[in-house]
This record gives sequence, C-alpha cells and structure tokens, in this order.
Amino acid sequence: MDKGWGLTLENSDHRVGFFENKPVFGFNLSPRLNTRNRDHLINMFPVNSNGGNKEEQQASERRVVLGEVDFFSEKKKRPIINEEEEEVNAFVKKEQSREFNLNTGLQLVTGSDESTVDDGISSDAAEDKRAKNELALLQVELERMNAENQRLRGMLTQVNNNYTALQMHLATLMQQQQQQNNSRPADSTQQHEIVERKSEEKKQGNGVPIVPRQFMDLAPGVEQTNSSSEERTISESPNNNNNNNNMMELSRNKRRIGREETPESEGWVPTNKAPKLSPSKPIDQSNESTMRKARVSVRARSEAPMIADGCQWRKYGQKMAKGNPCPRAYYRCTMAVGCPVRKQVQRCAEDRTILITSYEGTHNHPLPPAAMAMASTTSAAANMLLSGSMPSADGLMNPNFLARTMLPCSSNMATISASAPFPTVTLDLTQNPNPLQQFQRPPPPQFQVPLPPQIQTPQAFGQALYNQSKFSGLQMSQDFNEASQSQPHQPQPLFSDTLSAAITADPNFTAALAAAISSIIGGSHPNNNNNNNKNGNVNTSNSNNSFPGN
DNA sequence: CGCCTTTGACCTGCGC
DNA sequence: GCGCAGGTCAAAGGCG
Repeated sequence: MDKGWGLTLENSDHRVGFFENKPVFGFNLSPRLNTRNRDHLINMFPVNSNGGNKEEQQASERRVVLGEVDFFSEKKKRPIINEEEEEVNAFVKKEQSREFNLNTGLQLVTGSDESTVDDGISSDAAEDKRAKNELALLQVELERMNAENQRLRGMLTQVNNNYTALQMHLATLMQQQQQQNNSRPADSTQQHEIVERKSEEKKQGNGVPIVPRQFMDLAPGVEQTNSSSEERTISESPNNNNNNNNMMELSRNKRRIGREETPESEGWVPTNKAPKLSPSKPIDQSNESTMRKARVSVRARSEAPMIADGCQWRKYGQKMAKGNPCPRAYYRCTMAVGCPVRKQVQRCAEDRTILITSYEGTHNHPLPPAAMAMASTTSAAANMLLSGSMPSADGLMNPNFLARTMLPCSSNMATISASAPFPTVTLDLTQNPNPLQQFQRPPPPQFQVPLPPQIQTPQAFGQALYNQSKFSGLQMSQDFNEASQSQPHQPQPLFSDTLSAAITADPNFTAALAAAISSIIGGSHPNNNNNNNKNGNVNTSNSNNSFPGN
C-alpha cells in the first residue's frame, strides 16, 4: 500500500519525496532507472514502507526497477541527508519558493524556516505543511516547464514551416527568373555584344572569361572609353557616337605617345591607357580595364599608416581629396612586374582612426599566404560585381542580396554601391560582429576575439576577412529569417539551404566564392604557396612612413 | 646604386 | 569650352 510519493528530476541522480508526511531526498538512482526516467521531465511514483528483512529488500528492489522507491529502507541503509545535501536542498527550496511566489503570487510556506528547524523539534503539522508545499512546488514547476515546452515546440514548428515556405518561394522565384532570361530575345545591343564577344573569344582563344554585359550597365561609360578602335571595327553595328569617341581617343593617343614612348622602368602599363596604345592586346587589357572598375573598399580601425595586407606596394601619388582634410595616397602592387592592382588609402574624415583602403584590380601573380585572404576576398568581390549575374527582379544583380550572401556578415557590414563611378563593395571592419561569440563556435587558433581594433598584420587582417566570409552564409540566413518572420533566431547551419540554392543557381557566384574559399584555405597552409617568397619577404609593406596625414 | 617617397604637373572625365 | 576633382606621371631627393 502506498504511503508516500517520490519524484525524480530530469538531469538529476537524486529523488525527492515524502513518506508518512516526512520529506526524504538524496536517493541515488540506479543506472537503469536513471536512463529510463530521463525520458521524462519529472516522474512521480508511489512509495511503500518496507522493513529491513531480506524479502522486503528484494521486493523493494523490484519496485525500484518499476519506478517505485522505498525511501524508508533506503534511509535505513545509510544516512540520506548529509550536511552538503542539506545545504543544497535548503538553497534549492529557497529558490524554488521564491520562484513559486513570483509565478503564482501566493506565499508558499516552505516549512524550512529557521524557527522550525533550529529548535530541532519538528512537529508533524509543520512537517506535513512543508512536504505539501514541496509537492505543490514541484507540481507547479512541472506545469510551468510543460507549458514552456509546449510553447517552444510550437515556436519551433512555426519557424520550420516559415523557413520551408520561404525556401520554396526563393527557389520558385529563381527558377522563374532563369526561364525569363532564357526566353528573353536579345536586343540589338545585346546581339552586338554577343558578336563582339565571340570575335574576341576567337582572337583570344585562351579561355579568359569575358566580362558579361551586365557589368557594363552598372558602370555606364566604361565601355565606350575603354574599347579600342580595333574592337569597333569588328563590331557589326557601329554608330556615330562610337566613331566620334574613337576619333577622340585617337587624338588623345597621339598626344600621349610622345610621353609614353619611353618604356616604363618597372614595366608598369597604365591600364587606362594601355588598350589604346597596345592594339595587339585589346582583349586582355580591355578586360583588365573593366576589371579595374570594380573596387573593394575596406574600412578598418588602425593607427598604422597602412593596413598590412601581405602585399608589396609602392606609392605613386598623393592627392588632397575634396571634403577630407587627410590626403589620399595611391599605391600600386610591386610584387610582380605589370601587376594591375592598385589601392588607395585614406583616413575617414569623420573618424580619423578609421582607415579606408580601396583595392582595384586582380593580381596577375602568385601571392604569399599572408596576402591570400585579402586578395581572394577582394578579387571574389570584384568578380561578383563584374559578373553581376545574381538573379533579381530586374535582371541585374541585386546589391543587397550580394552584400548579404557573398560579402561578409550582415548588410551593415558590407555594402555595395552601384551608383558610384565604379561599383564599389565596402567591407566595414570597424563594426565588430563577433559572429564566433554569437554562435558559440570555437575560434580558430589564429583568430582573436574580439576583432583587434588595430589590424596591423596581414594574418589578422586576412583572418578578419576570412571570418567574416566564413559566416556570411549564416548571417545571410539569419537576416533572411529575421526579416521575413520576425521570430527569434534559430541558428542555421553554415551555408543554409537557402544560400546553397542561390549558390548552385549561379555559376559565377560559385566560382568566385569557391576561388576565395579555396585560396583562403590554401593560404592558411604556407606550403601551398612557395612563390614570391623566396626572400622570406612575405609581409613587406614599404609605405609605412609616408601615410597621408601623419 | 637601387628602391622608395614626395610633389608639382599633367591627363581625364564629368557637369555646367 | 571651361572649371573642377580624381587619378597618374616622373623628376628630384632621401635612405639603406
């Protein structure tokens, strides 16, 4: 016959209960019972009184297996409540009582008041009251947790449903967009471009990708000024404007020839001028000049005159820019002869601790590991800008989508400006997103959390970019979820399905991202790149003493 | 001597 | 056409 109740608490090897109006606790569960009862939040079971003889002990053990506990016999085997347990239980009861009072507004009589404990004489009535309170407390806790569990389950179901629906919606939209692009007849301009590109491909024959038309739309005027006259003679539909421009270009070339006949001492060929002066290589340089139009700008806090990105730079100019008291410095890459990469360095006018570094172009030479992360990120960003083939409603790329997917972190960290003279990607490292802490991922050994305010080493800088890129998918899906359903964040796996769909749908995106990631991964292993490092001169930025404004 | 920065001049695109 | 601003060149000088 049952004479009491016991409770097992989840994630606890202890039981509490009362028997004949006396609270008992501190009973260790057997492993079998432990495993079994952890499937439930709180288990209640009847308690019998048993004597100490052998038969009753065996019966007691059977009851234990069935979920019943004989506290009385257990209590006889060993002293249940030691000092430590008593202290813990007192604290737990106190806390639970406080929570109960908060939740219910009722004053719970715990029965563990010092006045009743200290005198050492616990009357049956007090014991009874205390036990009942304890039971009530546990029941309330059980109900509260059940309710919370239900609520969370419902929330999770809703989030999952919304996520699935949005995923389907995105896939449908992308499919429709692709069908529209396939079925849309090319207009005369596009046909002209296609013919032109085909002829270029024939001449080139080395598989260098031609920049898609969409980039031209982003940077109006680029095509006209950078196309060589030879290209124009090939084109099927020349117009008067182009011819006039060609004449202007030719006259400009004549003016320049006298100045540029002398070979550059370093082999540097100005990319803006080269196409007009070197008709034998119109495609490479035309492509290169358009590549230069994509600019990746990095904002980072640094007291150093220049961010150490692992490359070698030579300063070739300095100018006072309008609206900024700090001069702008111009650098070009000197790691290889004729490398077209340039960068501009300028302090932010509003906050001079912020260093704005703009990169332009793609390195035409192998890079040391220290420079890999930076170069890969900027190159991938530039490639994405140039290819611009992310589907969107208007057939052009969607800058916001780009910023959220390809580029590190959230939209406030990476922005794309298509309205600027050049399409520009801005990576803002001055805001610390701390994605590692956000999702409690263990940081890579080299990464410093939080982001160091002064990024003065290529490793730190590249790592910062790397980590931002690394979490871009996660961040994107988060923003996506947040914006669409205003639900609490559900941590998504890296490269969520939504992003994966976007990636697989766009080969340019895939290529750019893959290149960046593989380069970054490759760059983390010094053995993967033994070029340009023969002197061990990996991290030489030689312009440190001449920062504008210092 | 080679490589670098500095700096004034020049080039170029764009808006008016 | 003109002026402005951004970008580039190249001579001069510094530095190791």
